[in-house]
Amino acid sequence: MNDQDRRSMPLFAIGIVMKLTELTARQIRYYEEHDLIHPERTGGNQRLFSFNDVDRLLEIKDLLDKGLNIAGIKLMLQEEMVETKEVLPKPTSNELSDKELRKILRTELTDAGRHGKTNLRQGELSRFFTNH
Amino acid sequence: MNDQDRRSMPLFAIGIVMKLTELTARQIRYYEEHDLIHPERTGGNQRLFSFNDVDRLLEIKDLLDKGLNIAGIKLMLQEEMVETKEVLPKPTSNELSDKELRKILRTELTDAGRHGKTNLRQGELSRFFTNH
DNA sequence: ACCTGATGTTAGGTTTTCTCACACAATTAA
DNA sequence: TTAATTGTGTGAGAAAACCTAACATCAGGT
Repeated sequence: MNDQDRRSMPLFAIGIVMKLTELTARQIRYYEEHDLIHPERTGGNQRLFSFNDVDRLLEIKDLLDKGLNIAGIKLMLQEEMVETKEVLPKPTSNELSDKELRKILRTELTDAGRHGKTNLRQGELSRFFTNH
Repeated sequence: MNDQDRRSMPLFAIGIVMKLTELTARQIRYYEEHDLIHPERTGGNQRLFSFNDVDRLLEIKDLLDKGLNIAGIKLMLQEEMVETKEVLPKPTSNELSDKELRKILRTELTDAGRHGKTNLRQGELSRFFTNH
């Protein structure tokens, strides 16, 4: 079992995720509804979150604080997905404009980061539970 | 927040602990009842386990497999506690014989380990969720 | 003033967990 | 052998946590 497997293992009920992220259940479910996260489910349909999920939620929270809306956040996170994906589907014209958008957003945020709190970008929560 | 804090942070409901350890709820509660573990509780009295708790449960399981009973296991784990404690209470005559017992047990187990499966001794589960 | 997007709140139902009690098989003790 | 003890299974009833769905609210933007 490699590191990525561990980080994507479903472990946390929504209650603890609320505490870890300081988000409400409503918010967390809303973000799932809009495809920002995809937690697993128990046999009885209860959400089970992984470290990755919690990390994403912390990113979402941070991006919201920076003024992004769900659509913008989705693009940002989608960017990360693509970066770590194997083969990209051949870009449609729509994807191209998405890429443009993401570029703009990223520039914007990087700029904002220069005189605000630091950009997180990766593994906020995992950094807590990981040695180095 | 240091590593030990992270490892003792209450995170897991009993359901996932069951899966992680392959123990039944009955067993887990029984071990708690006999002071082998001390999981936290939510405001609503539900158990919340830490990485350390899960590690201990895996140790307990292993020691049970090796034929120890609860009393023996308690001594073993108590040994570990003592090793990481600040100031030891001045040993009573009873404590002395405990120490003797632990020594015997440890020898026994170490010996058994030499021609069985390897001795675990530390952080079984954490090893899963920790880089190096 | 009117949308829309994000979140709060409430209701009713289901799942998970809780304690407590009793059963039982396997040891250990008498 | 018979009698306690130990570790675990199982079931009942209650409480906690979670689920979806609906409606409310409130700030921004048009």
